[in-house]
Amino acid sequence: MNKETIQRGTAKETIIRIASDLFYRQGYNATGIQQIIDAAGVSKGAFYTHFKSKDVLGVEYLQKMSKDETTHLKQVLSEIHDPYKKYMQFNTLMKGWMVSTNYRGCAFANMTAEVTDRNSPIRKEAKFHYEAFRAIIRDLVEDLLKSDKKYEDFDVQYVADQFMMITIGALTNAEIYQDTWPYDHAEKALRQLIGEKG
Amino acid sequence: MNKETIQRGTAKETIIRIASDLFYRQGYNATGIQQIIDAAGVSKGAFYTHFKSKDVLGVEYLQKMSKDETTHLKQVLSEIHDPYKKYMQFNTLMKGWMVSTNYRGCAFANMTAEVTDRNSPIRKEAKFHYEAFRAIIRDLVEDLLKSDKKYEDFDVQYVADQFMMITIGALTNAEIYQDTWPYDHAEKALRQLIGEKG
DNA sequence: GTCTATATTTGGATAGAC
DNA sequence: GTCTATCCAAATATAGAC
Repeated sequence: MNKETIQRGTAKETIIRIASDLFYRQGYNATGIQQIIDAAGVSKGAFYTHFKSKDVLGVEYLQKMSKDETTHLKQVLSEIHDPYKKYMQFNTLMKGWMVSTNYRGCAFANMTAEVTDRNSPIRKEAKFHYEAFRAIIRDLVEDLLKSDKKYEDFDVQYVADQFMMITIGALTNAEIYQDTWPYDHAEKALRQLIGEKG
Repeated sequence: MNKETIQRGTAKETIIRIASDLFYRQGYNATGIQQIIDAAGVSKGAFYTHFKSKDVLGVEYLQKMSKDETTHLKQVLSEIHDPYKKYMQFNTLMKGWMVSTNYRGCAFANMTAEVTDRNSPIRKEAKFHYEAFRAIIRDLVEDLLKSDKKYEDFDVQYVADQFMMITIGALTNAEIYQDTWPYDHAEKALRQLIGEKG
Protein backbone atom coordinates (compact mmCIF):
# COMPACT_ATOMS: atom_id res chain seq x y z
CA MET A 1 0.00 0.00 0.00
CA ASN A 2 1.93 2.99 -1.25
CA LYS A 3 1.41 6.68 -0.57
CA GLU A 4 -0.87 7.22 -3.53
CA THR A 5 -3.15 4.42 -2.43
CA ILE A 6 -3.50 5.87 1.03
CA GLN A 7 -4.32 9.30 -0.38
CA ARG A 8 -6.66 7.75 -2.95
CA GLY A 9 -5.30 9.45 -6.01
CA THR A 10 -2.29 10.86 -7.79
CA ALA A 11 -0.04 13.58 -6.44
CA LYS A 12 -1.80 16.05 -8.69
CA GLU A 13 -5.20 15.09 -7.35
CA THR A 14 -3.90 15.35 -3.80
CA ILE A 15 -2.62 18.85 -4.44
CA ILE A 16 -5.94 19.96 -5.91
CA ARG A 17 -7.88 18.44 -3.03
CA ILE A 18 -5.69 20.01 -0.35
CA ALA A 19 -5.46 23.36 -2.13
CA SER A 20 -9.23 23.48 -2.64
CA ASP A 21 -9.77 23.19 1.08
CA LEU A 22 -7.22 25.91 1.81
CA PHE A 23 -8.38 28.27 -0.93
CA TYR A 24 -11.97 28.02 0.21
CA ARG A 25 -11.26 28.41 3.91
CA GLN A 26 -8.43 30.97 3.82
CA GLY A 27 -8.94 32.66 0.49
CA TYR A 28 -6.91 32.42 -2.69
CA ASN A 29 -4.41 35.24 -2.24
CA ALA A 30 -3.90 34.42 1.42
CA THR A 31 -2.84 30.86 0.62
CA GLY A 32 0.75 30.41 -0.54
CA ILE A 33 2.32 27.63 -2.58
CA GLN A 34 4.51 26.73 0.40
CA GLN A 35 1.53 26.06 2.62
CA ILE A 36 -0.15 23.98 -0.05
CA ILE A 37 2.85 21.73 -0.65
CA ASP A 38 3.49 21.36 3.08
CA ALA A 39 -0.11 20.28 3.65
CA ALA A 40 -0.11 18.01 0.61
CA GLY A 41 3.25 16.50 1.54
CA VAL A 42 4.90 17.14 -1.81
CA SER A 43 7.87 19.20 -2.93
CA LYS A 44 7.88 22.51 -4.73
CA GLY A 45 9.40 20.82 -7.74
CA ALA A 46 6.59 18.28 -7.86
CA PHE A 47 4.04 21.05 -7.60
CA TYR A 48 5.38 22.91 -10.63
CA THR A 49 5.58 19.69 -12.62
CA HIS A 50 1.78 19.49 -12.42
CA PHE A 51 0.86 23.17 -12.44
CA LYS A 52 2.54 25.76 -14.60
CA SER A 53 1.53 28.52 -12.19
CA LYS A 54 -0.70 29.26 -9.20
CA ASP A 55 -3.33 30.66 -11.57
CA VAL A 56 -3.69 27.29 -13.25
CA LEU A 57 -4.29 25.67 -9.88
CA GLY A 58 -6.83 28.41 -9.15
CA VAL A 59 -8.78 27.47 -12.26
CA GLU A 60 -8.64 23.77 -11.46
CA TYR A 61 -9.82 24.55 -7.94
CA LEU A 62 -12.96 26.21 -9.27
CA GLN A 63 -13.50 23.39 -11.74
CA LYS A 64 -13.35 20.86 -8.92
CA MET A 65 -15.67 22.91 -6.70
CA SER A 66 -18.14 23.31 -9.54
CA LYS A 67 -18.08 19.63 -10.42
CA ASP A 68 -18.47 18.54 -6.79
CA GLU A 69 -21.33 20.94 -6.15
CA THR A 70 -23.32 20.27 -9.30
CA THR A 71 -22.83 16.51 -9.02
CA HIS A 72 -24.01 16.54 -5.43
CA LEU A 73 -27.00 18.76 -6.14
CA LYS A 74 -28.11 16.77 -9.16
CA GLN A 75 -27.77 13.52 -7.27
CA VAL A 76 -29.79 14.64 -4.26
CA LEU A 77 -32.45 16.32 -6.38
CA SER A 78 -32.82 13.26 -8.60
CA GLU A 79 -34.02 11.33 -5.56
CA ILE A 80 -36.92 13.71 -5.05
CA HIS A 81 -39.65 13.06 -7.58
CA ASP A 82 -42.36 15.47 -6.52
CA PRO A 83 -41.70 18.77 -8.35
CA TYR A 84 -43.00 20.93 -5.52
CA LYS A 85 -40.92 19.13 -2.92
CA LYS A 86 -37.91 19.46 -5.17
CA TYR A 87 -38.50 23.19 -5.57
CA MET A 88 -38.74 23.74 -1.84
CA GLN A 89 -35.99 21.28 -0.90
CA PHE A 90 -33.29 23.20 -2.74
CA ASN A 91 -33.17 25.97 -0.17
CA THR A 92 -33.18 23.44 2.64
CA LEU A 93 -30.12 21.85 1.05
CA MET A 94 -28.36 25.21 0.95
CA LYS A 95 -29.16 25.87 4.59
CA GLY A 96 -28.01 22.39 5.53
CA TRP A 97 -24.74 22.97 3.73
CA MET A 98 -24.16 26.14 5.76
CA VAL A 99 -24.74 24.55 9.15
CA SER A 100 -22.63 21.50 8.32
CA THR A 101 -18.99 22.67 8.42
CA ASN A 102 -16.51 25.29 7.31
CA TYR A 103 -19.06 27.51 5.61
CA ARG A 104 -17.37 30.45 3.96
CA GLY A 105 -20.00 31.65 1.48
CA CYS A 106 -19.88 31.15 -2.26
CA ALA A 107 -16.46 29.99 -3.44
CA PHE A 108 -17.04 31.53 -6.86
CA ALA A 109 -18.17 34.91 -5.60
CA ASN A 110 -15.22 34.89 -3.21
CA MET A 111 -12.77 34.22 -6.03
CA THR A 112 -14.38 36.92 -8.13
CA ALA A 113 -13.84 39.29 -5.21
CA GLU A 114 -10.13 38.46 -5.16
CA VAL A 115 -9.32 38.24 -8.85
CA THR A 116 -10.02 41.61 -10.39
CA ASP A 117 -8.82 41.07 -13.95
CA ARG A 118 -12.05 40.62 -15.84
CA ASN A 119 -10.32 38.61 -18.56
CA SER A 120 -8.82 36.14 -16.10
CA PRO A 121 -9.65 32.46 -16.73
CA ILE A 122 -10.53 32.32 -13.05
CA ARG A 123 -13.37 34.79 -13.46
CA LYS A 124 -14.52 33.00 -16.61
CA GLU A 125 -14.64 29.78 -14.62
CA ALA A 126 -16.71 31.41 -11.89
CA LYS A 127 -19.17 32.69 -14.44
CA PHE A 128 -19.27 29.27 -16.05
CA HIS A 129 -20.26 27.73 -12.73
CA TYR A 130 -23.02 30.26 -12.24
CA GLU A 131 -24.42 29.22 -15.61
CA ALA A 132 -24.37 25.57 -14.54
CA PHE A 133 -25.99 26.47 -11.24
CA ARG A 134 -28.57 28.52 -13.09
CA ALA A 135 -29.35 25.58 -15.38
CA ILE A 136 -30.00 23.27 -12.45
CA ILE A 137 -32.41 25.78 -10.97
CA ARG A 138 -34.06 26.30 -14.33
CA ASP A 139 -34.75 22.58 -14.69
CA LEU A 140 -36.24 22.35 -11.26
CA VAL A 141 -38.43 25.41 -11.84
CA GLU A 142 -39.53 24.09 -15.22
CA ASP A 143 -40.61 20.79 -13.64
CA LEU A 144 -42.69 22.64 -11.09
CA LEU A 145 -44.35 25.06 -13.50
CA LYS A 146 -45.30 22.23 -15.84
CA SER A 147 -46.72 20.15 -13.01
CA ASP A 148 -49.88 22.19 -12.45
CA LYS A 149 -52.18 24.36 -14.52
CA LYS A 150 -52.14 27.07 -11.86
CA TYR A 151 -48.60 27.93 -12.91
CA GLU A 152 -49.41 28.37 -16.59
CA ASP A 153 -48.95 32.16 -16.53
CA PHE A 154 -45.47 31.94 -15.02
CA ASP A 155 -42.34 32.37 -17.12
CA VAL A 156 -39.74 29.68 -16.45
CA GLN A 157 -36.58 31.73 -16.99
CA TYR A 158 -37.92 34.65 -15.03
CA VAL A 159 -38.83 32.52 -12.02
CA ALA A 160 -35.53 30.68 -12.29
CA ASP A 161 -33.50 33.90 -12.31
CA GLN A 162 -35.41 35.25 -9.33
CA PHE A 163 -34.83 31.94 -7.58
CA MET A 164 -31.13 32.23 -8.25
CA MET A 165 -30.89 35.81 -7.02
CA ILE A 166 -32.73 34.93 -3.83
CA THR A 167 -30.35 32.04 -3.29
CA ILE A 168 -27.22 34.12 -3.83
CA GLY A 169 -28.61 36.91 -1.67
CA ALA A 170 -29.23 34.45 1.15
CA LEU A 171 -25.78 32.93 0.74
CA THR A 172 -23.98 36.27 0.94
CA ASN A 173 -26.02 37.59 3.85
CA ALA A 174 -25.57 34.34 5.75
CA GLU A 175 -21.81 34.70 5.43
CA ILE A 176 -21.77 38.33 6.54
CA TYR A 177 -24.11 37.78 9.47
CA GLN A 178 -22.85 34.29 10.27
CA ASP A 179 -26.46 33.33 10.76
CA THR A 180 -29.09 31.17 9.09
CA TRP A 181 -31.95 33.66 9.10
CA PRO A 182 -31.34 34.63 5.47
CA TYR A 183 -32.24 31.08 4.45
CA ASP A 184 -35.47 31.22 6.40
CA HIS A 185 -36.36 34.45 4.64
CA ALA A 186 -35.35 32.94 1.33
CA GLU A 187 -37.80 30.11 1.85
CA LYS A 188 -40.64 32.57 2.26
CA ALA A 189 -39.49 34.51 -0.79
CA LEU A 190 -39.44 31.32 -2.84
CA ARG A 191 -43.03 30.57 -1.83
CA GLN A 192 -44.12 34.08 -2.70
CA LEU A 193 -42.35 33.76 -6.04
CA ILE A 194 -44.76 31.00 -7.14
CA GLY A 195 -47.87 32.77 -5.98
CA GLU A 196 -48.19 31.62 -2.39
CA LYS A 197 -48.48 34.28 0.27
CA GLY A 198 -45.21 35.01 2.05
CA MET B 1 -0.63 76.63 -1.70
CA ASN B 2 1.07 73.65 -0.17
CA LYS B 3 0.69 70.00 -0.96
CA GLU B 4 -2.03 69.42 1.62
CA THR B 5 -4.12 72.25 0.25
CA ILE B 6 -3.97 70.82 -3.24
CA GLN B 7 -4.97 67.39 -2.00
CA ARG B 8 -7.72 68.91 0.13
CA GLY B 9 -6.86 67.17 3.37
CA THR B 10 -4.17 65.83 5.62
CA ALA B 11 -1.67 63.17 4.61
CA LYS B 12 -3.69 60.64 6.57
CA GLU B 13 -6.87 61.50 4.70
CA THR B 14 -5.02 61.31 1.41
CA ILE B 15 -3.75 57.83 2.23
CA ILE B 16 -7.22 56.62 3.17
CA ARG B 17 -8.72 58.10 0.03
CA ILE B 18 -6.10 56.62 -2.30
CA ALA B 19 -6.05 53.26 -0.50
CA SER B 20 -9.84 53.03 -0.61
CA ASP B 21 -9.81 53.32 -4.37
CA LEU B 22 -7.08 50.68 -4.69
CA PHE B 23 -8.58 48.28 -2.17
CA TYR B 24 -11.95 48.42 -3.86
CA ARG B 25 -10.65 48.06 -7.40
CA GLN B 26 -7.79 45.59 -6.87
CA GLY B 27 -8.78 43.87 -3.66
CA TYR B 28 -7.30 44.15 -0.18
CA ASN B 29 -4.66 41.42 -0.23
CA ALA B 30 -3.58 42.26 -3.77
CA THR B 31 -2.80 45.86 -2.82
CA GLY B 32 0.56 46.43 -1.11
CA ILE B 33 1.67 49.26 1.14
CA GLN B 34 4.27 50.24 -1.45
CA GLN B 35 1.67 50.84 -4.12
CA ILE B 36 -0.47 52.84 -1.73
CA ILE B 37 2.31 55.18 -0.67
CA ASP B 38 3.52 55.60 -4.25
CA ALA B 39 0.02 56.57 -5.38
CA ALA B 40 -0.52 58.82 -2.37
CA GLY B 41 2.89 60.45 -2.75
CA VAL B 42 4.00 59.83 0.82
CA SER B 43 6.81 57.84 2.37
CA LYS B 44 6.66 54.54 4.16
CA GLY B 45 7.65 56.24 7.39
CA ALA B 46 4.76 58.68 7.08
CA PHE B 47 2.38 55.82 6.40
CA TYR B 48 3.29 53.98 9.59
CA THR B 49 3.07 57.17 11.60
CA HIS B 50 -0.64 57.29 10.80
CA PHE B 51 -1.45 53.59 10.67
CA LYS B 52 -0.06 51.03 13.06
CA SER B 53 -0.59 48.27 10.51
CA LYS B 54 -2.30 47.48 7.22
CA ASP B 55 -5.22 45.98 9.13
CA VAL B 56 -5.94 49.33 10.76
CA LEU B 57 -6.04 50.95 7.33
CA GLY B 58 -8.36 48.15 6.21
CA VAL B 59 -10.80 49.00 8.96
CA GLU B 60 -10.65 52.71 8.20
CA TYR B 61 -11.22 51.90 4.53
CA LEU B 62 -14.48 50.15 5.33
CA GLN B 63 -15.49 52.95 7.69
CA LYS B 64 -14.97 55.50 4.94
CA MET B 65 -16.84 53.40 2.37
CA SER B 66 -19.72 52.91 4.78
CA LYS B 67 -19.89 56.59 5.66
CA ASP B 68 -19.73 57.69 2.03
CA GLU B 69 -22.37 55.21 0.92
CA THR B 70 -24.86 55.82 3.72
CA THR B 71 -24.42 59.58 3.51
CA HIS B 72 -25.00 59.55 -0.22
CA LEU B 73 -28.01 57.24 -0.01
CA LYS B 74 -29.65 59.20 2.79
CA GLN B 75 -29.10 62.46 0.98
CA VAL B 76 -30.56 61.30 -2.32
CA LEU B 77 -33.48 59.54 -0.66
CA SER B 78 -34.27 62.60 1.47
CA GLU B 79 -35.00 64.52 -1.71
CA ILE B 80 -37.74 62.08 -2.69
CA HIS B 81 -40.85 62.65 -0.64
CA ASP B 82 -43.29 60.15 -2.12
CA PRO B 83 -42.85 56.85 -0.21
CA TYR B 84 -43.62 54.69 -3.20
CA LYS B 85 -41.17 56.54 -5.43
CA LYS B 86 -38.57 56.28 -2.71
CA TYR B 87 -39.14 52.55 -2.43
CA MET B 88 -38.75 52.01 -6.16
CA GLN B 89 -35.95 54.53 -6.63
CA PHE B 90 -33.54 52.66 -4.38
CA ASN B 91 -32.94 49.88 -6.88
CA THR B 92 -32.55 52.44 -9.66
CA LEU B 93 -29.83 54.09 -7.61
CA MET B 94 -28.02 50.80 -7.22
CA LYS B 95 -28.21 50.11 -10.94
CA GLY B 96 -27.02 53.62 -11.70
CA TRP B 97 -24.06 53.13 -9.41
CA MET B 98 -23.10 49.98 -11.29
CA VAL B 99 -23.16 51.55 -14.74
CA SER B 100 -21.31 54.65 -13.58
CA THR B 101 -17.68 53.59 -13.07
CA ASN B 102 -15.35 51.01 -11.62
CA TYR B 103 -18.07 48.74 -10.34
CA ARG B 104 -16.59 45.83 -8.42
CA GLY B 105 -19.54 44.57 -6.40
CA CYS B 106 -20.04 45.06 -2.69
CA ALA B 107 -16.88 46.31 -0.97
CA PHE B 108 -17.96 44.74 2.30
CA ALA B 109 -18.78 41.33 0.90
CA ASN B 110 -15.48 41.44 -0.99
CA MET B 111 -13.53 42.17 2.17
CA THR B 112 -15.38 39.42 3.99
CA ALA B 113 -14.32 37.06 1.20
CA GLU B 114 -10.68 38.02 1.74
CA VAL B 115 -10.47 38.25 5.51
CA THR B 116 -11.32 34.86 6.93
CA ASP B 117 -10.70 35.41 10.63
CA ARG B 118 -14.22 35.76 11.98
CA ASN B 119 -12.98 37.81 14.94
CA SER B 120 -11.19 40.33 12.75
CA PRO B 121 -12.22 43.97 13.24
CA ILE B 122 -12.51 44.10 9.47
CA ARG B 123 -15.30 41.55 9.42
CA LYS B 124 -17.00 43.29 12.34
CA GLU B 125 -16.89 46.53 10.36
CA ALA B 126 -18.45 44.84 7.33
CA LYS B 127 -21.26 43.49 9.46
CA PHE B 128 -21.69 46.92 11.03
CA HIS B 129 -22.18 48.44 7.60
CA TYR B 130 -24.76 45.84 6.67
CA GLU B 131 -26.69 46.83 9.78
CA ALA B 132 -26.58 50.48 8.72
CA PHE B 133 -27.63 49.56 5.20
CA ARG B 134 -30.43 47.43 6.60
CA ALA B 135 -31.62 50.33 8.74
CA ILE B 136 -31.85 52.64 5.74
CA ILE B 137 -33.93 50.07 3.90
CA ARG B 138 -36.10 49.50 6.94
CA ASP B 139 -36.92 53.21 7.20
CA LEU B 140 -37.86 53.42 3.56
CA VAL B 141 -40.03 50.30 3.78
CA GLU B 142 -41.68 51.59 6.94
CA ASP B 143 -42.57 54.86 5.20
CA LEU B 144 -44.17 52.98 2.35
CA LEU B 145 -46.12 50.51 4.46
CA LYS B 146 -47.52 53.32 6.62
CA SER B 147 -48.54 55.36 3.60
CA ASP B 148 -51.49 53.25 2.52
CA LYS B 149 -54.05 51.03 4.18
CA LYS B 150 -53.53 48.33 1.58
CA TYR B 151 -50.16 47.55 3.18
CA GLU B 152 -51.55 47.10 6.70
CA ASP B 153 -51.00 43.33 6.71
CA PHE B 154 -47.31 43.60 5.78
CA ASP B 155 -44.56 43.25 8.35
CA VAL B 156 -41.95 46.00 8.12
CA GLN B 157 -38.87 44.03 9.17
CA TYR B 158 -39.80 41.07 7.00
CA VAL B 159 -40.27 43.18 3.89
CA ALA B 160 -37.09 45.11 4.68
CA ASP B 161 -35.01 41.94 5.05
CA GLN B 162 -36.40 40.53 1.80
CA PHE B 163 -35.60 43.86 0.15
CA MET B 164 -32.05 43.66 1.43
CA MET B 165 -31.54 40.10 0.24
CA ILE B 166 -32.87 40.94 -3.19
CA THR B 167 -30.50 43.90 -3.35
CA ILE B 168 -27.44 41.89 -2.30
CA GLY B 169 -28.38 39.08 -4.66
CA ALA B 170 -28.60 41.52 -7.55
CA LEU B 171 -25.31 43.14 -6.57
CA THR B 172 -23.42 39.84 -6.49
CA ASN B 173 -24.92 38.47 -9.70
CA ALA B 174 -24.26 41.73 -11.51
CA GLU B 175 -20.59 41.48 -10.59
CA ILE B 176 -20.28 37.84 -11.65
CA TYR B 177 -22.14 38.33 -14.92
CA GLN B 178 -20.85 41.86 -15.54
CA ASP B 179 -24.37 42.72 -16.59
CA THR B 180 -27.27 44.82 -15.37
CA TRP B 181 -30.06 42.25 -15.83
CA PRO B 182 -30.00 41.30 -12.14
CA TYR B 183 -31.13 44.83 -11.30
CA ASP B 184 -34.02 44.60 -13.74
CA HIS B 185 -35.06 41.34 -12.14
CA ALA B 186 -34.65 42.88 -8.72
CA GLU B 187 -37.06 45.66 -9.63
CA LYS B 188 -39.74 43.14 -10.48
CA ALA B 189 -39.06 41.21 -7.29
CA LEU B 190 -39.40 44.41 -5.27
CA ARG B 191 -42.79 45.08 -6.86
CA GLN B 192 -43.93 41.55 -6.15
CA LEU B 193 -42.75 41.89 -2.56
CA ILE B 194 -45.36 44.59 -1.88
CA GLY B 195 -48.21 42.75 -3.54
CA GLU B 196 -47.95 43.91 -7.14
CA LYS B 197 -47.76 41.26 -9.83
CA GLY B 198 -44.21 40.60 -11.04
C1' DG C 1 5.66 64.49 10.74
C1' DT C 2 8.27 63.07 6.99
C1' DC C 3 12.05 61.18 4.91
C1' DT C 4 15.66 57.29 3.44
C1' DA C 5 17.49 53.04 4.39
C1' DT C 6 16.99 48.63 6.01
C1' DA C 7 15.33 44.33 8.37
C1' DT C 8 12.90 40.18 7.81
C1' DT C 9 9.70 37.04 5.90
C1' DT C 10 7.19 35.33 2.36
C1' DG C 11 5.56 35.38 -2.32
C1' DG C 12 5.81 32.68 -6.91
C1' DA C 13 8.89 30.28 -9.81
C1' DT C 14 13.23 27.65 -11.71
C1' DA C 15 17.62 24.57 -12.07
C1' DG C 16 19.66 20.53 -11.80
C1' DA C 17 20.61 16.08 -9.22
C1' DC C 18 18.54 11.58 -8.58
C1' DG D 1 8.28 12.56 -11.35
C1' DT D 2 10.19 14.02 -7.20
C1' DC D 3 13.56 16.02 -4.59
C1' DT D 4 16.79 20.03 -2.54
C1' DA D 5 18.69 24.29 -3.23
C1' DT D 6 18.24 28.68 -4.93
C1' DC D 7 16.63 33.05 -7.37
C1' DC D 8 14.44 37.33 -7.25
C1' DA D 9 10.78 40.34 -6.33
C1' DA D 10 7.47 41.92 -3.15
C1' DA D 11 5.27 41.65 1.27
C1' DT D 12 4.79 44.19 6.06
C1' DA D 13 7.15 46.67 9.28
C1' DT D 14 10.97 49.39 11.84
C1' DA D 15 15.18 52.57 12.84
C1' DG D 16 17.11 56.69 12.91
C1' DA D 17 18.30 61.21 10.58
C1' DC D 18 16.21 65.71 9.60
